[in-house]
Amino acid sequence: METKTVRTRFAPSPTGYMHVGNLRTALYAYLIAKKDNGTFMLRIEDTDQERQVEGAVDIIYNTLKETGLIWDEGPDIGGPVGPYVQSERMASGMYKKYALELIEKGAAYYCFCDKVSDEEKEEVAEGVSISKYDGRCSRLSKEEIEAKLAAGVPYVIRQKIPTEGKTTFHDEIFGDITVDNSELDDQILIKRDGMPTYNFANVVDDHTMGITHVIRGNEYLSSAPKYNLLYEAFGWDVPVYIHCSPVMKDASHKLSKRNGDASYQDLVAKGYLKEAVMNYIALLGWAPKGEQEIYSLQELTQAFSLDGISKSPAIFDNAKLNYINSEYIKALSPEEFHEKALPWIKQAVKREDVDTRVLADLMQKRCQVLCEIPEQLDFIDTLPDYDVELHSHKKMKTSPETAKADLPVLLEMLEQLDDFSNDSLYAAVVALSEKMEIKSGRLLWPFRVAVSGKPATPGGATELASILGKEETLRRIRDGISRLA
RNA sequence: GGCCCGUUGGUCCAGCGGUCAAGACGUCGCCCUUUCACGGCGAAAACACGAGUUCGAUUCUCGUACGGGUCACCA
Repeated sequence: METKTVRTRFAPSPTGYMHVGNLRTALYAYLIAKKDNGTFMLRIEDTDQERQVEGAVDIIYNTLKETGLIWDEGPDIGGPVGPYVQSERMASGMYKKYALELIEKGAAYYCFCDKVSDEEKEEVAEGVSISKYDGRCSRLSKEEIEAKLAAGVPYVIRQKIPTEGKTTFHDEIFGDITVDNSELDDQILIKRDGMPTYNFANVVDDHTMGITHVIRGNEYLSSAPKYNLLYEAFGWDVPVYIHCSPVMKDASHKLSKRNGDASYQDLVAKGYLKEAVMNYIALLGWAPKGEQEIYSLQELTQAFSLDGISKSPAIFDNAKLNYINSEYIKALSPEEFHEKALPWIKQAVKREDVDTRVLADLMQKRCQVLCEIPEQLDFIDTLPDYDVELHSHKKMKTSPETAKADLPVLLEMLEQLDDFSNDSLYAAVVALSEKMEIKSGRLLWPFRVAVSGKPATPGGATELASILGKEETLRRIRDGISRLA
């Protein structure tokens, strides 16, 4: 049996942003190709004149490049089966040519009827009646057709679906699906403007471009039987179908840009690492064989397999994404993290005398998403207002009262201390507590509160004091003492 | 409404006739600790429902319920 090299494609229409579900489809198509050293191709489907969005193609290019889903053939780099943009393919008249071929074979026909009216569409939406084209034009005589054509009557070309029998198609994820042909509509292949419909262009392109595996969203599942009929009429081999269930926002709503749900760009802007996003979405709807969950794109091409793809929709879970992102953050070298965190640190910290490397080191284990950084560092520039009750901590056995008593002692000691490095500060506080015969926590807790004004901070009291410097530290402790007065 | 598809803890999912129903995230508890976090240990938590088939069903079949998709000269 002949085995063809795997060729997959990502075929978006340039109508807006890349949402997570789209990206996942692209990822899967890429992985399926690369797993078998196959070809991953990009094709732009712009047959809808009215829905083009400016800049959408660039977003597609950029996102794919950024995430490492590098295409082997595509509009910008060409390839053996180009062009890779449907409107350009259209220019050659190929779709029309194939449609005419179908007419000759009796699998399609000219239709001169009017468009479906809006009222009729609404009826379908309300479930009142079900409209299916009645196929009247398929019964026109040869003479009638020629007369209308000669008279320049506008037309579309429709697929002629058998009225009886059943059609079965196979999907790798869902198995065999059989439907009655009577359920299938005589769908339009060529629109009045001469452009092919998505469904027709898809079949013609996938075949002429040698696509072996079609990976797409499962909103196309119900039109798949019609595809088979088309392939059959042409006498072409049917590709392997892989329909992916959608990524959901909640149990009953798909993730969509329209609702303001996170797009890939949004996630990156919030401080998610692109590798983490890709890793997470790979896991949304696909399960690896073993226990490993963190995968580089490279590792994914090895680990990926069709039988791990699930049939049911997957709800996008931010908590899990956060976890995966934090794993990637922790895996970064201190230098890499500093570089990525710097813009976020600068948002909160304007002071020039603070070492951002020290701050970055403190933050690396304490943030899941980069956007959390500014809030955690907001006390560096200015001490926030705080309630003296912050001084109460039962494990440290502290309270506003103990703080009121201990802070002046601490202040006096610190005034004498010249070396404000963390080690020196810590040693000095511990020594003081020993001298006072109390636990170090009793000093460290009010110290941290006075210096930060927050219940939780990145780093302990002495780390913060060393970052703030002697002058600012003493100032904040004095401020703390006056708050307790 | 017709047709198609789906349904395992809160979430992602493993399972493919016999399991104490696995793991991860999240949640909670304990430990570690200069708060928080990190890290370590542990706990609670699921087979939508009803009939079959079978010695035995989460697993197979059929219904029901719920959810999704589709029924465009959109993709």
